[in-house]
Amino acid sequence: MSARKSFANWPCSIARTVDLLGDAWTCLVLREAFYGSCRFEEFQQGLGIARNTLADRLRRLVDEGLMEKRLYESEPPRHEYLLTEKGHDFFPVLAAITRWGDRWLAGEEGPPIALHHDVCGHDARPDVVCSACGEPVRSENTSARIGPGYPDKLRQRPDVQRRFAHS
Amino acid sequence: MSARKSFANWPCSIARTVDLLGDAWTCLVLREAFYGSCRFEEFQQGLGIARNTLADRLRRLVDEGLMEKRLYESEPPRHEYLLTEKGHDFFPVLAAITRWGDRWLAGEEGPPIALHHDVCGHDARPDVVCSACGEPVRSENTSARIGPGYPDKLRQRPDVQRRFAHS
DNA sequence: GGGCTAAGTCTTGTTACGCAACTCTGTCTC
DNA sequence: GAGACAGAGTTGCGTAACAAGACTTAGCCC
Repeated sequence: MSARKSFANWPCSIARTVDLLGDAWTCLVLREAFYGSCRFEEFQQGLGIARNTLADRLRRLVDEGLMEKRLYESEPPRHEYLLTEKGHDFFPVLAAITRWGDRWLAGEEGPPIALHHDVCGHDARPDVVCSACGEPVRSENTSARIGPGYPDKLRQRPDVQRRFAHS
Repeated sequence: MSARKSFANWPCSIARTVDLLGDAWTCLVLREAFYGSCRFEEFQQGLGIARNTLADRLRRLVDEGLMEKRLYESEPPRHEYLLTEKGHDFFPVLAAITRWGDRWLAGEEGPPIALHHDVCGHDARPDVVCSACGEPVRSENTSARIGPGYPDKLRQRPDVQRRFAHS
């Protein structure tokens, strides 16, 4: 048995999200979509991904509602894959990943790709900030607390109490 | 052959990053570390991860410089795994993932875990914003352009030119 | 009817995951 | 000093997911 354990029902948004996307190709397929790819062949050639793997990832993204498959020409039948709102909303995550990679994995030459922010005309280094005060969210100034969606049963357990003692 | 293709040398920070972390457990091990776990047994019990898988992920994170393994007691020898600066800097990525998961995967009850921003005292919904102007970074208002670290050889290729034509 | 393109499926290997059992080292207890 | 115990892994094994590339299907073009 080696079916990857499912995290979909864990009381943790990170676990639920990586359960969907916790696979390198899925993120890269989304990246391609943000770059403007929409057809199967475009994804395949842009990424060099195996065709069956690509078919599988697209299917998953469609199933999960991040993309939709549309027939844009019926004779001959041709499909395109478009990001839904849910899919578009994932872009900030990729932006945050880009920022980290630019800082820690780029060589001397600098980042390979620049994100240009059309709003202000600058190249953007995406910052992750608090919606309330606008200050950066950092591990040192942020703490995890039990939220409204945390299951009551788990809430009582001593190990959970201990872990979130500061709440 | 099924060794996952390596993206480490792609001219793309997303690809390089998911090459390191593009695996569900790795992200969750980091999450545990941000929650305060540092010992092997803590990670193992907190996640319910198989011990060999955990050993492998911790080794990888140490190899890649996101965590360091420290002996904090020599009789008997006891180790702890601590986040390095590189590791701490990954927190915003998890915060961005949390925000997405909170929005799209949480049920009626709301998010299972709340991120509390100690700076301002509010629960934070992490926003990803442009470092230059402070406005949110969204797929619609952001475009990818070739950056300084993009290899010259690739830059000339017609498909690359086409893809980044708007640059 | 031969070739072309788009969009996949099929076959075949390999690998990595998950589990449980085992090891190793050094304490603590009786 | 024999045995139980804890921390931190490693080993062995079966299965499921992954990757590569060949093959298929469907319809157009000439």
